[in-house]
Amino acid sequence: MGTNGLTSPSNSIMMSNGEHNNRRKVLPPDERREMILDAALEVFSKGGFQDADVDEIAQLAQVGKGTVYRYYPSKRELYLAVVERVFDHLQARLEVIQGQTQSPREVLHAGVAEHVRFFTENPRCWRVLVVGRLEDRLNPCRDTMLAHRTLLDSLTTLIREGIACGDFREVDPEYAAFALMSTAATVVEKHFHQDKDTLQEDINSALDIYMRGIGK
Amino acid sequence: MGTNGLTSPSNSIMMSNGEHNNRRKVLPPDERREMILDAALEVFSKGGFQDADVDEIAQLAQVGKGTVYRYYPSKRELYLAVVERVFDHLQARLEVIQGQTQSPREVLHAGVAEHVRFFTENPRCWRVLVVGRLEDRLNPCRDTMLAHRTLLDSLTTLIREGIACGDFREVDPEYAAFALMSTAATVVEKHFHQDKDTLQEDINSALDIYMRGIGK
Amino acid sequence: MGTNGLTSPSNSIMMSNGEHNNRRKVLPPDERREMILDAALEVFSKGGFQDADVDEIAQLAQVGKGTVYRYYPSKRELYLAVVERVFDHLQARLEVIQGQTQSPREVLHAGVAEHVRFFTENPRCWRVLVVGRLEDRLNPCRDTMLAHRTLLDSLTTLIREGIACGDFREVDPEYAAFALMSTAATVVEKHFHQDKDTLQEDINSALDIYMRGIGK
Amino acid sequence: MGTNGLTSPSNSIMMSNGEHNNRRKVLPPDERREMILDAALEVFSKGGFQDADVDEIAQLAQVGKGTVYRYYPSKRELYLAVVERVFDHLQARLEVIQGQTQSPREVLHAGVAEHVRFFTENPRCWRVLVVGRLEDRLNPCRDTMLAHRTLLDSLTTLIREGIACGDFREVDPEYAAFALMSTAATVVEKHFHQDKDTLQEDINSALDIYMRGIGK
DNA sequence: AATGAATGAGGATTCATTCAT
DNA sequence: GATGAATGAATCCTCATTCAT
Repeated sequence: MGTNGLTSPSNSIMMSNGEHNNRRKVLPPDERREMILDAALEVFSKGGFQDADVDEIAQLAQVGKGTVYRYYPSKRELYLAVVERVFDHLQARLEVIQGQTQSPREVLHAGVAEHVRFFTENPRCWRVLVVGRLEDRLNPCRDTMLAHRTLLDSLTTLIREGIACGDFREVDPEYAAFALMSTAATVVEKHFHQDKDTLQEDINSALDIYMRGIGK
Repeated sequence: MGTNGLTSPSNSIMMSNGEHNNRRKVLPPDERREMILDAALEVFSKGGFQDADVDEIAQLAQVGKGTVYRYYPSKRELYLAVVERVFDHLQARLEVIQGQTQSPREVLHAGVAEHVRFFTENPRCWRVLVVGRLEDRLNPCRDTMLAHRTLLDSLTTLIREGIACGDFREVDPEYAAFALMSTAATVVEKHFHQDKDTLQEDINSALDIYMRGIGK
Repeated sequence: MGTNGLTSPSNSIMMSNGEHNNRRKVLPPDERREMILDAALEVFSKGGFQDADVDEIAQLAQVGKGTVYRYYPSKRELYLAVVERVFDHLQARLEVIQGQTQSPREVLHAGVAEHVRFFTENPRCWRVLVVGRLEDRLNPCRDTMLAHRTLLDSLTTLIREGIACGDFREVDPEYAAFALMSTAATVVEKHFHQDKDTLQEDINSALDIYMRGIGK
Repeated sequence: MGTNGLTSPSNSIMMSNGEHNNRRKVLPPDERREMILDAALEVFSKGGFQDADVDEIAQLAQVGKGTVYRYYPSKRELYLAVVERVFDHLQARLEVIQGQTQSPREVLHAGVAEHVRFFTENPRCWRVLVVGRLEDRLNPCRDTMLAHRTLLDSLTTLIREGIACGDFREVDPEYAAFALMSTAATVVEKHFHQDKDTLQEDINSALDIYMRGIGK
């Protein structure tokens, strides 16, 4: 966590050593790249791709605008990098789940819960992905799609396994996967649109319906 | 249908009589307004609000750019008018259903089917709404939101009735409505992303899961 | 007065006969032209030539925009017509003076007083002329200039006579005329920029200095 | 002088070295700002604020349009900066006078002469100020007004002193100041509208009348 | 390598003028 | 003759990208 800027705000904003901080910073390239990605996540998540201002990203990342372009050839590439990173983080958390639990039904349940938790903990990630999916729909054949597909595919596989082992009914696995993603999305959205925090209940309630729907 | 430009592309693009077509056209205002809305639907559906170019809309509508502004005070208002019109058409088709059928379960089933059919028949409508809903998520408190809420509310009511009359289990009606919208969306999306046309099966398959999920 | 719209607001706004007034009015062309000029004076005086909106003029004149163009070939011509009309009215009032009094000194005094009175009574006239003179300065060789010159010439002649008959010193008549115009303008400006009404005193005070300056 | 672009037209329009001139220029920011101000003075002086085209200013300044906006946030701000600069230059020249001479009568005389000389030497300055003052009259409460007031106030003070020390009669100082400004303006105008150069005579002739008018 | 000033294509909006009714 | 809807040239401003330092 910490340095990935996903669950904690970037801490590189404060630099407390005695030097003037308007002197050109000497940072390892990776750290720079990270700061840019963090800033980009923040800015893209506010108003989507079009609204985002490269200037603002640069300022937030505390680098020159030219530097942004040294690391990413265009605003769009930067955007895709942000989306990709979010997916990577999500995937990482899901893989932990997948490694720990046994039955497909349990994996599914835990996976969705983790998925929902990840996004409710990182609203900015949710927002870039919302946009990302939008852009996919409007201009399909985008790289973003790839990430979605990956996620979807592993879900499909999982459900297929669930059917095989008798956990689930004979539903269309691909469709069921799609529906599960929707279900998760629905919970996240609900969470952001309401005042009181009933996250766990919502997850249970949603999965209750879903599981009953595909369960035997 | 036909002239409303929703299910059939505007056929006024071709004008085969021998007259010059850069002469000022004389059309009834309603027809003009319609052409503008059609063109706007087309253009907005391609790349969302920001990407759309008023010039392109005007050209497609075969009117001067100034004319667009005579009918709608700004690009944004035009956009909202497009979204509103799409919702009106959808609502109209749903009301027909609602008037015809009896039990909440039947209404729900038929309504979702109609919903899905409407959007798969009118991909551009789907696309503007996708954008609309996503723009809402990024900048909430938009008028678009209102239309969504209306739809959602009537669904919620319907489900509440279904619970009352014993059609459905004691689920959270609001959440169930949300989930149903997601389910429908999922089917539409699936339809656009795959090659073979299995629309009716998909609807059935989706509703099967959903109904089982909330059914008794 | 009355119908010229200079000292009294146009009274054609109210039409009290029993007919619907959204029926196309049948007015003698002269009256129409007058209404347009009145409206134009009002609108041009508010923000100058550039700021004025032909639409607004048409609306105020209660005619269609096309009608404005039937009477005046362009916005600019309309503007010049307005300026010209103001000058005509001014000239008319000055000629009355000139016909009544005897000595150049007296004519001058009375003329300036009348000049000042005319503009303080008709602020909109003052404002179009202010603009008119501006435009002259920026784009000389304008027709407006002609009106100014006419006024100036008669002043010059008057002063020349005054010198001849011993009323005034041997000053440069043309310059003295120019200076008198400035003096008058100064008083008008002062009147519009201050609260209390000391018009007559101001006229006297200004002429006192001026007369002393050119007097023997 | 020289480089301030006030008394000599910018000579950077011609660049005779062999390099391509559509390559990005590297100039000290101050010089750039100066070129923009110079170009703006030129363009604004031609047709006033409204007529001026930012594109034209940019071209004349040999910078990109965006560069203009980097230095001044809007066309209006640029305009005000131009007006302000003109006033600053005028004030600077007047302060030299004020420091050198003794009696109010002498200061007045020398000041007006300098004032007139400044503007006859810098016709474009005169023209922007003419516009500025007139725009003030049409839309008062503008910043430009401030500069005028400053000038007027110091004149008023001066005349008050002149009265106190017996140089002038007991005239209304504020009015006398106003009148002096008009007088000076009159001379400048006359200079621009006539062929032969009789500037010094005109100044003398004008001040002769004015001084006699307010003198004892 | 990092910077940020410079650039100019692009886009929303206005409004004088035209012209079919 | 009168009308006002239609038009599109004109214009301000933004912002992704480049490049000299």
